[in-house]
Amino acid sequence: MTQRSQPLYQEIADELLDEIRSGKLPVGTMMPTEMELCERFGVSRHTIREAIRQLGELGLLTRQAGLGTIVKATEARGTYPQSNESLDALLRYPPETALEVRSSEPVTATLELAKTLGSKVGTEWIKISGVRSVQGQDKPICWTDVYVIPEYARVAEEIGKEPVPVYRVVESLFGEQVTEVKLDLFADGVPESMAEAVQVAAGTPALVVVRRYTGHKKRVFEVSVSVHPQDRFTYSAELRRD
Amino acid sequence: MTQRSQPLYQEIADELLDEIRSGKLPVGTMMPTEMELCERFGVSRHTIREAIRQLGELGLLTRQAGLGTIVKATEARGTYPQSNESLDALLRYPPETALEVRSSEPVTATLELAKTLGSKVGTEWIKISGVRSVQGQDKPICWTDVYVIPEYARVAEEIGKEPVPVYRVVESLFGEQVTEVKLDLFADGVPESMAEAVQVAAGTPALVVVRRYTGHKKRVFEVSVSVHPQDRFTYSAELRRD
DNA sequence: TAGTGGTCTAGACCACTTC
DNA sequence: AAGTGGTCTAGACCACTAA
Repeated sequence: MTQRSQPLYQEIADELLDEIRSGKLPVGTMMPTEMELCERFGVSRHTIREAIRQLGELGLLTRQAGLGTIVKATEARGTYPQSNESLDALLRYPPETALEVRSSEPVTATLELAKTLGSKVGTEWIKISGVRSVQGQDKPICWTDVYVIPEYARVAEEIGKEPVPVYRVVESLFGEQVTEVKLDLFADGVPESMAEAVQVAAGTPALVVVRRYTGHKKRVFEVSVSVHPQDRFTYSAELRRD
Repeated sequence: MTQRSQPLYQEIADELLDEIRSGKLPVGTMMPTEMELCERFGVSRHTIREAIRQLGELGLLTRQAGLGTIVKATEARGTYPQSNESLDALLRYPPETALEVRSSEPVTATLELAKTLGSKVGTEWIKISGVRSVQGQDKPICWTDVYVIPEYARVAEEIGKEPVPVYRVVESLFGEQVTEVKLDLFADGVPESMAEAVQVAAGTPALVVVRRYTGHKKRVFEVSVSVHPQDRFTYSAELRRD
């Protein structure tokens, strides 16, 4: 018996995913039946179903009793964790937005900040502020405050060089890996302090997007707070049930 | 053996959800263990795990081996656009809020309305307006304009009787079935016309949520536009990569 | 050490689709 | 009638947590 660092169904899901991505199981075709997969992998039906469920949750498959399982898409994460496509899809930023850093400084979480960040009062953070713009547009789409843990302070010097999200920079610089992103969206007025930078009057309605990035060991290593003035940004999501 | 119209694990999930929402299983407390639930409902562990999985997909629970299951929330968090399963769960367990209907009338789509609804100019819709409230709270969480196709006009008389979303009423009245939901979220000021009803000053920042429901034959049968004044509502979403 | 949830097996019956 | 996925049972062993 080979040693396993992950569940059997996960390994099977990975293997099936490879076959879908490589075109061995093309989009639009039928997957092997559960019984065929049971025999092929030498496991019970329950294990196969769990593996298939994993792929189903990614939206790669649709299933119907009496009919079978159909491959619907190839968009997926690989065995080696570097595909952030699904996260990028969630974040919905056009790929060519750039963050122009205005300031960078250490801060200590007050009660209010701690509440926003989901951390404890007194926690140390590096606060990096700036405006994010789409190339070719005069007005920025948002003011962003990015909070990272102190050991990642160096990102401040690196972001802005490339038009990619900050968490991407953290991932590549420090080998951090995003395992979870939590989003909160709500309305607020544009604060006086940001008004000039985003070229609107203070108090103008704004969409505030808070993103909490969780990495190894359930540690939140980055939180970003983006304030989008009215008419600059719409968050879109799409949910299917086939 | 009693006749079942739905799977056992669904019925169990329904019952557990009731207990969470009613406060019988308060947020922050431990759920009964799997074995306890097995004995209580007289089913196998697999069935209990399937029921608990349903609630977990709504973000109501967190689980940890060796520790137990903790109740985290009474209402489903927002959705993330990756999972078919969670759309099912969300459509199955919508948030419990009641709509108090203020008006109901046929309208013809102007250019602006057509843009919002994603329909053509001149299309006929039934517009149902009202305020939506959570039981026990004094101020409503939003003003909502619901647009349904003319043949579903009758929903106007039925909604408000039960604390369920409008699409639910449409589903049960007309046998329509939601296959896809598109969401748009953006910021705007509260219009003069709604200010009094939602008890804020006109121009107050608000989160606007537009939901487009697609049913059979890719037909959009309902669009809802909800205007949530500042501090009344936060949209949450979550994406995991395990 | 006892108990939890996580994984896995080896069966079974069902509603549904296709032939 | 045969085969599919959907549901369900009754076991088992594991890693992890808490006392």
